[in-house]
Amino acid sequence: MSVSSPGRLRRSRRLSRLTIAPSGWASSAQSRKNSYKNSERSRASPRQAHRSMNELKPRVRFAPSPTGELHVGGARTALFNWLFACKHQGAFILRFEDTDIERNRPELIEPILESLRWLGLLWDEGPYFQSRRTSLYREWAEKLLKESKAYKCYCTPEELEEKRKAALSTKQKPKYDGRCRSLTSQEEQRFLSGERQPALRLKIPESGTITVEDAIRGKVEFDFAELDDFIILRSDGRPTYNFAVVVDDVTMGITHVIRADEHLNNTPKQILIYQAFGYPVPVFAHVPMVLAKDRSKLSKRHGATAVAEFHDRGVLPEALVNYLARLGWSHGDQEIFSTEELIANFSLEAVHPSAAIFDEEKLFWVNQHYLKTGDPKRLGELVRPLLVKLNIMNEAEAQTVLTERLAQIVVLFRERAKTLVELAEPARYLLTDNFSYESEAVQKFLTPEKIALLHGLAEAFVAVEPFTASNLEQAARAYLESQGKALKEIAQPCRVALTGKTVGTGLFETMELLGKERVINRLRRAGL
RNA sequence: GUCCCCAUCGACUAGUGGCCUAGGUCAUGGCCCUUUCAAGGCCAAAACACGGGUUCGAAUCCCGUUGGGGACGCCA
Repeated sequence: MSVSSPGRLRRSRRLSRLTIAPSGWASSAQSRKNSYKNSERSRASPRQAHRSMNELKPRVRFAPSPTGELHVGGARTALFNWLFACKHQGAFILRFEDTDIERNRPELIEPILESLRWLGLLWDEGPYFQSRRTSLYREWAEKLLKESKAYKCYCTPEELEEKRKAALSTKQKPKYDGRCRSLTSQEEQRFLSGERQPALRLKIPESGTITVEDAIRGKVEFDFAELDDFIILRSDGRPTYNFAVVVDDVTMGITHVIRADEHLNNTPKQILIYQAFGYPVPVFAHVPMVLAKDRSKLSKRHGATAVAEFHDRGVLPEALVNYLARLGWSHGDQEIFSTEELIANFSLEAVHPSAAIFDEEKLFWVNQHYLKTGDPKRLGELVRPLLVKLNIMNEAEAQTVLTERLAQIVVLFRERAKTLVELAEPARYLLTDNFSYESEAVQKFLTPEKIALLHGLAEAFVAVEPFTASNLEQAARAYLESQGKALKEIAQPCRVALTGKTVGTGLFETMELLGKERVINRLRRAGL
């Protein structure tokens, strides 16, 4: 299916849509192939050809350009596509828009694949690469040339650039003047014998309007006067973006084009290409942009923008998915959605049409929610690699920590952690002696009088067996009573002696997790 | 400059002509709980951009203004 001639496809379009329809979400989920190395060879299996007409399932695609990272805006577009496909048991296709050959490099592609996988946005087909389909585009473009729907343009980029500048300087809309649209055969001969390689331009109607039916925005009308005969094939034979998109969407049987708002202006051009080939247009849905706090386009200068960065900062994939879904989409007053709920309730009509600002605060709140409700063992295992990354212990040491122990830390600390990183940090004083004391805290709480009490407390704990929070509390209260002191008076000094900090979980829970040896040692050492 | 999109609390949004004295969530402030910090509970402050219509009635429909965003490439 990756190479079909226009004619062949035209005759069998309906059939070809059927033959590539997936066998349904549940079953295709198991057979997802995420290795892009083999994907160009993948074909629909013959048994899938037996679908009946009314069982037509939607086919959507996510088509990023390989930039080396998946942007949160792109991730949301991918998510909306994926949710739509899941909801309607359709197919979610991944395709890289790399007609610009420079961009076809594994190091620019692999990180995007990785982020999609991490988010759980697995694709049913692809990834496809435009750079590997150039002969297909050429074939399709030549068909338009033969039918006089396109023509050769010999203008050089320099000439065109000059005209564009001239137009802009006189405050005109820069448009191609159609110079090569009707060359005489003599002129054509002259160019043919010359050095210039022609580009191919699409002939567009002189007047009239074209209406885009958008699932999110309704009807949007464009005047042909706003458009010009745009290039579909560059002089070096590579297709331009708008042309490749349409050829791909047609050959891949895409039924719903769900993409970012910035493409709305390209849509009339693309519709013109559909019309030139005589194909029906898919449903378009232009999702609003994701903006930074200052309402400008989200970019590096605004801090973290890539999915991978949030992963590194200790954000859970389900939290990012939940947050991104709620950014521009809603279902009543509900804030927390499981993946199943997202799929069940998603609809393009419920996508809010205005641009949304990416708010890290709320993302972290959602993240904490999943931290608080997630399975402690699973979360504990996610913390393990962070022990090394945060320099708490070395690789070998990190491997020896029991899952149960990590799970305990998770349970104890997740109510005061917004990220996995924050969850891992207390492991420093819990699991090792390699931590520092906050000097301000030491100064304030470890006074001679308190230190004496802590030393006494240490000895009182020697007999505590088993070393549990409740036993410890009992022992501590008994000892303090004998000294005529209240727990309140030594709680903070004790915490500082044990953890180096003034904040943390319940004192006795902390002790239990620290273990008898560490507690007694640290109390005896207090003030030294 | 031209074209296109958008417009409810600081942020995400609910709202589809009367249920709105505009609801929820994040963030903010206060109180409670408390061995600290959180978490949790309660409360508060906080918005229909503006101007015209249409209508008995408008956040909701229409027009304009303003503001924000996007596009105008042999980039994608």
